Amino acid sequence: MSRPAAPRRQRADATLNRARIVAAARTLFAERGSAVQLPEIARVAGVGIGTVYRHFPTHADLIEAAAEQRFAEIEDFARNECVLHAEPGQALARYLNHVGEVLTADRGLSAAIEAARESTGSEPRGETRARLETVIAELIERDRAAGALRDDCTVADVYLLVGAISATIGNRSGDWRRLLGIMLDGLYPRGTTSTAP
Amino acid sequence: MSRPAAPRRQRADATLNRARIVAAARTLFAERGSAVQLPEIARVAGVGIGTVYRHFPTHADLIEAAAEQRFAEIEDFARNECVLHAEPGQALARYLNHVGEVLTADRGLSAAIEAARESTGSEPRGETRARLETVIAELIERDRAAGALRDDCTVADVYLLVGAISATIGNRSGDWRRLLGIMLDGLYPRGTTSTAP
DNA sequence: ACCTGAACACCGTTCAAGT
DNA sequence: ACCTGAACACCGTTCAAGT
Repeated sequence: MSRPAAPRRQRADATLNRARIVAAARTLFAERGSAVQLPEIARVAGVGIGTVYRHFPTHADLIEAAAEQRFAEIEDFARNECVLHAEPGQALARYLNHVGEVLTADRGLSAAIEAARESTGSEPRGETRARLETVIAELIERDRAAGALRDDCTVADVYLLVGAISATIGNRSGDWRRLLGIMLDGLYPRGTTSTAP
Repeated sequence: MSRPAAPRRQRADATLNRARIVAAARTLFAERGSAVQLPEIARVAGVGIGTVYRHFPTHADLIEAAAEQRFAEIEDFARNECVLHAEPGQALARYLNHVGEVLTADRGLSAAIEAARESTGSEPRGETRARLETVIAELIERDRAAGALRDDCTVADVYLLVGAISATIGNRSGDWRRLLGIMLDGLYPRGTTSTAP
């Protein structure tokens, strides 16, 4: 799945172990947030603790790897649902709504998003992230062209809003849909935003 | 300062120690966030670790105690600056702006705010918090009466927005003023919001 | 009543030994 | 080249002994 043709050849068991670790991390993070103990992940994955550290030197690396597939899924949704099937001028609104739903379902994703914001600019890596950024820019362009979205909206703004939604979902209590509603009213001057399901 | 007339009499050294601990926690939390180690706080306060635990059984208790004065200061600002001297219809906007500035200056306050949201409803304690809530309701009432604020804005909304600002400030990178600007545009339909200093 | 800090428990991380 | 898990370091928390 991930890394179809890795630049450096790995031993077969190494690739397998890596996949097992990521799989275990994904389910555990999703269920109980990114604070799960590494020993537990190792146990579920069926490998030694040292192996986890060999593949993912820092905790953030593992979180990122576990989140990568979700990012890809989100990008997919953006390309298909938002760009193609969303009501005119409502592509970004639909996107933000979807991100909120994914964040609700996967408790570990918030940490990945926050971590991603910290490393912005320092390292150019993250091909998935780069592609996602392109789609977001496209959504903005479309809604702006439709005359619905405010003129000064940038990709950075979208990250800002996603971060806010993410934090609200993380801290329990406080419904993120209401927050998104207010923010969308700020983004779309015309007031045509209907978030109602 | 805090607890002018405590219900239960304490021994003199106990009260003194408590004050020392809170003072140490306040400066350390403000400088380096709420993740400072308890042993360090105890050392700076000049007391044993056990004493810290005696006064503040859980970490959240200490955070709350350290933040209480800030909450009182914020309430003061709301009563004086916002209610009295703010431009008509801009009381809440001024309030949110100020909260953001305080949060920027005191890195430990975010944790207190998040903790406060979690305990909402469970325990009625927090006289300071109750008074703050009253003022916020007043700010909302005023701006709404001036026809500037949207009709459905509640106190819970304000907590929601403060939480979002708090989280944005916490995760570095990503300017909270921009976020607040968008949210304010969502709150004030007329578009008269000038956050510019 | 209250303070103290050594002692305990726990978790993250490393690294020598093994395959 | 990679895996393993015992060993180390660290930090939060408790509690028996002291005042």
